[in-house]
Amino acid sequence: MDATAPPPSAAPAAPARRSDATRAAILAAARERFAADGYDRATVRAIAQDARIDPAMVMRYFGSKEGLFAAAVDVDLRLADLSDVPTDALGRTVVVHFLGLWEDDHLRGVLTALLRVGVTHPAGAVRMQEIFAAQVLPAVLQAVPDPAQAPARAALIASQLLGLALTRLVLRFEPAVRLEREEIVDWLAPTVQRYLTAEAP
Amino acid sequence: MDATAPPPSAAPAAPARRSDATRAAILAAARERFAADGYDRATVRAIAQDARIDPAMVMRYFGSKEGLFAAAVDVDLRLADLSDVPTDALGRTVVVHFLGLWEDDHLRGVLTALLRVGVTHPAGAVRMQEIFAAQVLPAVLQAVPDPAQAPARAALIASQLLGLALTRLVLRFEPAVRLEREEIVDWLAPTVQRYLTAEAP
DNA sequence: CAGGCATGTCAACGCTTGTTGGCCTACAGT
DNA sequence: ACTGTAGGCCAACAAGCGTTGACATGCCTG
Repeated sequence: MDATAPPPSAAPAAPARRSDATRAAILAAARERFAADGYDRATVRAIAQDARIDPAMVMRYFGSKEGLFAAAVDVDLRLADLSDVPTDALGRTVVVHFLGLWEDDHLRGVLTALLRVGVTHPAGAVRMQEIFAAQVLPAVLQAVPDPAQAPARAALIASQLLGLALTRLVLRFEPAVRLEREEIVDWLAPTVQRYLTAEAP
Repeated sequence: MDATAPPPSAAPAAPARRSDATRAAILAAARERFAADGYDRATVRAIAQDARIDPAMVMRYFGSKEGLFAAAVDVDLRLADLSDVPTDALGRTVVVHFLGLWEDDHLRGVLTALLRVGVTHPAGAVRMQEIFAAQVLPAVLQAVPDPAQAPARAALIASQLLGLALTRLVLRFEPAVRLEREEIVDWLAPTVQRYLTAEAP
């Protein structure tokens, strides 16, 4: 929490220290390891080795392993623009956007790490709750007529999209892995569309 | 794998040893710990303490921590009878059955443990793949006209149902936790129904 | 009653983990 | 050119892990 690192977006005039490259290397290695192994198996030593630095540097820059995790999974889902999407295209738009997130290398690492850690480590679950509340919920609020129903609808959408990521990218169920991108869109878009626009049952 | 424990259903005449109570206590404690903490944080020592025995007993009865996990997550989803369900009631039947699984204390523990461990530990992911292939897929095959489409449809259903379990029981997204049982059925049944019976897109 | 096997305890092992403090190096400001 | 400081490495720590083997206890069979 008292990380020596400057917040990526807070300080307007970044001091541009000499150690920025090292810090970035640590963060990249950490994301990869957390995504591949989860919180406990992603050891500080392994991350340090990947980044070709000493484990002590991790502590110097991020205070602790938890601090490193918090810094590594700062993510922006870029879900701002649902208000000017045609109502009957909402489902498809959301699914396509979501699949797009997993194709960006950086985001893919962050999201997989979040999914893996969120399931095992309390801090990870809290982080996912925060992202849901701060990014997913507001976006759904833009697209839904009755604000009171937005949380439930957002949760249903999250359950389907995270469930897909889970079976396809983490558990690697073979049929889920085989699905083509367009197939996924065609199957899931109506589901999300219904969760967004159908009358509450 | 060479666990001293008798397979629960293999030997027809169970010897009924004196240590069965201990073994059961260990298994129960293990399921609880694996479900609550995941594979790595569920230590053999903690499980032994919960079961009020010595950690060495775990090794004696189950060979290793991995052996204990394998024995603890032996699960039967009881999904055999989809062939005589009316076609247009399939979705609702599946969702209701799935929600019922989570209300049995034993199954709830096993399933949560599987979900938590499957995400972090390779052995857990393999186990979930096995269960999917051996239990979910055959059941879906009974309910679907074209067998070639069954795997993809089964994977989609698994993604939605596991996604719900994930957001509700593991990540504990607040709106997902708040959903009533009937609401879940009403929202998810049409989704599952479509994944089962809708024409492939 | 004696022996043997199942049951259980205890203490210790080797290893890995996160974390710490001391020390070296090299660049920047005067 | 000299010095302060930021960047980086090394060795070590205490704690916790899974696992092991030797030893105690009690039950059942002969």
